[in-house]
Amino acid sequence: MATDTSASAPPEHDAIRKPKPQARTLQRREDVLRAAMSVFGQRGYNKGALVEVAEQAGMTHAGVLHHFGSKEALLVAMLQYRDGEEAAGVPGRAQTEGPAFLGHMLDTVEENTGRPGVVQTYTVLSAESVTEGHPAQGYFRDRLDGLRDKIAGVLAEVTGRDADESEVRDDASALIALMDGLQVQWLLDRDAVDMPRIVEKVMDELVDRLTTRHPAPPFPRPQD
Amino acid sequence: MATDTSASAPPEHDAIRKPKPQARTLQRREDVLRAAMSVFGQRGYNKGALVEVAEQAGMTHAGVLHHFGSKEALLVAMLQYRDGEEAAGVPGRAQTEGPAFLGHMLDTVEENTGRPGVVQTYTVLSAESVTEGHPAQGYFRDRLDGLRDKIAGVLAEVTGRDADESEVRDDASALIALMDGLQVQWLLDRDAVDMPRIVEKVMDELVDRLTTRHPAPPFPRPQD
DNA sequence: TCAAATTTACTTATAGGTCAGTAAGTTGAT
DNA sequence: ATCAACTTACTGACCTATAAGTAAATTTGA
Repeated sequence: MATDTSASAPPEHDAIRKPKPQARTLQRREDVLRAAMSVFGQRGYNKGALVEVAEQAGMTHAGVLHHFGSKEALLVAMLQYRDGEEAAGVPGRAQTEGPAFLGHMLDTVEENTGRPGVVQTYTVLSAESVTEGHPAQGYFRDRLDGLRDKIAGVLAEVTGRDADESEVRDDASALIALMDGLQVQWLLDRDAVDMPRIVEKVMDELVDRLTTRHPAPPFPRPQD
Repeated sequence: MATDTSASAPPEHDAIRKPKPQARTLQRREDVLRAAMSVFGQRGYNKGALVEVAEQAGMTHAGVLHHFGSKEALLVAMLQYRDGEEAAGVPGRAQTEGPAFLGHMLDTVEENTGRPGVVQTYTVLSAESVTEGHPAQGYFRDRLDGLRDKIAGVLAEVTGRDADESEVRDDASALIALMDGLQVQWLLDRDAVDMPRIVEKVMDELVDRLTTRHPAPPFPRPQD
């Protein structure tokens, strides 16, 4: 929250050569954030201890508190950092357009297969966030909401439907749910599910169905 | 509040009375288990405190420990109790056959809409269980595995396919993932998703596809 | 030398588990 | 039927970790 970074204006020549105190600080903060991802991912937020985060970042837990103020603030910072990192990972980044976005999602699923830590961080924290007064509740609510909008939009664009159609929105929700749900199964048993294969197939079917049965849903819904 | 046990003097020589003191004990244990479901559901296992469980069951935390030995054992007992309860809720119960099972699943989704507590208990604990050394890990692994088998079997039966086909198994995994994933979204925002509607539609599509394209998958997979 | 970074040393909570004791049964021999 | 011997179901007090947060001292770097 409070961007207490009242620090001086960042010197534009902050090359890698001269590690100014603040340049170095940024690196340390990042170390802490990475450590937080690892610890909160492996243990969850509640059980994850600041001492362990600190250790992995090479300092004491008081040092971590110095940088982030509180455990809660650290979690929030970590979540934002993770978003930024994810966005930065993609070349075209930002808002990938149309079908490319679906492809990008699939790529992510494939990549995730090689980094259970990241998957676990997301899975554990998102589920934990539904508990009473969890600090990440707003974050995940917003994230899911935004993702749903985004996917519905892309789906509409790809299939020539309207993003407001309940069928399209339902499919967006379903796609997100599928990916999240698969992660839990996969984390509990890596060999039990082939995430990329399943997601790809579902995406194909879904786009196909939406495209083929163009204007209206195929069956009348008695209840509604 | 505590020792109201002295109240109704149990008629010792009155025929079909519960012979053992365990009759009452069983009830108390059940109280504790229900309390555990509520507390662990709302706070998760790690943050859920024994004192709170105890309070809700009308005893002290030492009393809870007397019955269950440890917090971990309590969780395991709770999970088993939950299974038993769920099974008991269904009349025909045990192994519902064929298409009836899919209907039963859908009914459950519909019922769940009215009891967020139960949904939350499952959602939070299953995700939490993927963390290092979590006591419920085995439980959820087994549960998901069994459910996958069951659904694959039912799907095979309904559509005339083989339960060993990877497509059928994938669909079983996907269906479970869908339901679990939707729960997270729903718990974070009740109005964001209509769980029963989505699950019903997906089930329909899924059965339809599996039935229509009978023997073999429709398209050759270039990469594999 | 000044300020930020970081440590050391505490404080304050919380929480699981142990333990001795007690009240209310239960059982068995007389 | 009664009473001693024993068991069960607890409670209250206590112990021990663990963990977050704070304050003051110390180091480090420009």
